Amino acid sequence: MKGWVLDCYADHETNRMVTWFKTNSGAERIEEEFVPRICVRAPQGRTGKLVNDLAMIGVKGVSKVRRRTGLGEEKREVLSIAVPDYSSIQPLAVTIDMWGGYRDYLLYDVDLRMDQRYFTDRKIFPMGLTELPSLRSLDSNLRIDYPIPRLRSVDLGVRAGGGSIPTFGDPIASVTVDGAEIDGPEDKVIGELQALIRKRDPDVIYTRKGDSFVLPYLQKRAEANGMELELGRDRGRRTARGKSYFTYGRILYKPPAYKLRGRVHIDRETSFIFAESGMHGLIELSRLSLITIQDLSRMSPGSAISSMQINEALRTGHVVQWKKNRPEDFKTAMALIASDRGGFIYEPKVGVHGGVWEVDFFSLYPSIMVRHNISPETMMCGCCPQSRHVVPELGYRICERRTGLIPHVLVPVLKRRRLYKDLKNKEGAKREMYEQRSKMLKWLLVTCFGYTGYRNARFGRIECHEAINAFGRDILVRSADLAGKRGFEVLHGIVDSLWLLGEGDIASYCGEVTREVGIDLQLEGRYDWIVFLPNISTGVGALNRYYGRFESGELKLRGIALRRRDTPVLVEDLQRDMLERLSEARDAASFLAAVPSSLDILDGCISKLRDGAVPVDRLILRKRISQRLEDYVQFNDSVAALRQLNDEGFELQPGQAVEYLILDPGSRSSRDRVRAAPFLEGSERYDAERYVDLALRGAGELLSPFGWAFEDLRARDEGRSKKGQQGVLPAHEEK
DNA sequence: ACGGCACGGGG
DNA sequence: GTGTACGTGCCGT
Repeated sequence: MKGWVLDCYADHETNRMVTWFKTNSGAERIEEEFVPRICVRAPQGRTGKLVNDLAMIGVKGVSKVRRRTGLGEEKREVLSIAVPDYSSIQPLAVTIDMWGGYRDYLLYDVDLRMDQRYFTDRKIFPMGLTELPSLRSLDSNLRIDYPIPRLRSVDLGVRAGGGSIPTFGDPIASVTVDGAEIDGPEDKVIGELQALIRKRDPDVIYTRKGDSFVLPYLQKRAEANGMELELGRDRGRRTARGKSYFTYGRILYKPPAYKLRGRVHIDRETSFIFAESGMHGLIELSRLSLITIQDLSRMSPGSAISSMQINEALRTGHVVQWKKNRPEDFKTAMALIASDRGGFIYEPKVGVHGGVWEVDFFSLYPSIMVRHNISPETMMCGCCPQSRHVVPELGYRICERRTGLIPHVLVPVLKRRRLYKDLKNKEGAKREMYEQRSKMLKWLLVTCFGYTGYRNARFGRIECHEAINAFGRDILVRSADLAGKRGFEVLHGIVDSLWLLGEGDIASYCGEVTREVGIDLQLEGRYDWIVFLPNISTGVGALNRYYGRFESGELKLRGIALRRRDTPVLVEDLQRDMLERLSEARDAASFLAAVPSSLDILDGCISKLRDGAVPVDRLILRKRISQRLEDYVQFNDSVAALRQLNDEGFELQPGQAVEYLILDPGSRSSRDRVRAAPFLEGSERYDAERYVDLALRGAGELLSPFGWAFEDLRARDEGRSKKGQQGVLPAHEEK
């Protein structure tokens, strides 16, 4: 028999590892003993004492092994300690650390994931085809065309009866399985759901908000009815605590995970990886990172790449330091200024441009890491003080003798992404699959760069981050120079992309840069026209706000309201409709000619608003909150909405979003000012002028280079509505 | 005028 | 098991 590794977890009661395999007939569960180990490096002459002390507290299974305790270091002797009790790993490590005065004993392999240890030891991997029950791998995790199981899945949803915001106290109104509704008395609904899941025996249960609501709610309702509901193949579940955390420069909220046993619960809304790259992206990454799809679906690509680095280190004879914190090397003030700059940005030329080329480097930063061998241990290594491989501007020398850990991890990822990109253009039926995989790998590559500069990253080092940026700037500047020499005008450039105007041979230019720089410069496309938008206060080109129409008819939009999460549907649609009108133009001149007709769309939108004819769900504003209600010092719309929710007993965590309709923006009263979305009845009187203002801003954002900035549009609107009041030109009859 | 606050990326 | 730094714009005081 054979099967694919579907799920794996440590059973802390039996201290055994449980692995679930997806087989052609269903699923198989294999449980076996596995003893994790931690390692300690004691100072010269103190190993004996440590061994004795360990024996004193009854620790058995201590042996001496040879491992690399740092990246790029030779193997040395360390103590390896078996920890048969899974829950004792951390406490034992803490005890040993204490014995060494938190200083003398260096601890390794303490905070590794249990499944990762197990997979590494057994040489199997998630979603890898495995012979059963021998656990012999029939697969290799670097294969490209690997066999994939047909996973059975159901989509599970639930509706709660009761108030405007569902709570765990409300009875179930209905449950949906793949769209089919089950309703009736609550105990009957729960019973039918249980029977259906048993009968269908899915491998995957998809939900929306399953971690934060659907599954814990169903669980609670079953308990309230004195029933048991078991959605997994095995009893029990794996939960964690929810928490707010700081990432991407903002606070996010992660609800507690509700993981099933023997089955995979994927929360479509919570899972970044699933949402971005689907099941194929998840499977691809699962195989590469040794993290099961259920766990991986709740992680960021950054954790996945970090995990891959750990795997690579383990594979090459390293032990992984417990509390990693490599301090930055000393730098002079001058060096700090020179090194602390990010990617290079050319100032975009504001306005519309016709016939523009866009060229992008293929995964620029990861390619730099590979080509220039950038890794924590290769940067200013001890073995090549005379290295001729030097970072531009900074002068850091890079190892010439050994390839670093990071490039080792990245090479296959880059290779795979390139292959998948090519394959998806060829193979019809598998196109979607290859696209999902390549999308996931792109994310993996992007976050890998971020991690080099992340102070908590295990294999991060700020000098790597600086070096990558320095190489990147150098490459972009050289590429722009080469473009100039070929008669192209550089309209804009940012990090890894250039926008060029001119009739030179673009393919030949890309080829030249690729040879010169050693990293692929690819033609992204040719724009019929592209608009670079100005900074609203200075009028200078804004760095990352533009929109354009490719020859294919496809639009590329960056940084405008339409792309922002806090934009109401009304403004999103307004911008989209205006862009659709503008995109009928095929060159810069006809674009300019189309501008007035795009204003008609704005006028139509404004009329509807003033007529009170816009449904409130198109007017809802959504904002993420970064702190708890009591911590806000400034009263604004979001705070007003938060207060309303709070008054009704609902508390939002930092990282969650509030949604609300604006009723009276000037009001000091939360109740009058906004209405929180859950309390909307649909008949509310929204503040039309506030939304007209938002519409004018949305339109002005697109048209400011063409004489129609927000203020101009407002003046125009005032003129028009005055006439409208006189009955000469009623705004709503304009269309 | 100035501080508080939220958003972006890629496709 | 969480990429940083920063530009940008709006709003409230």
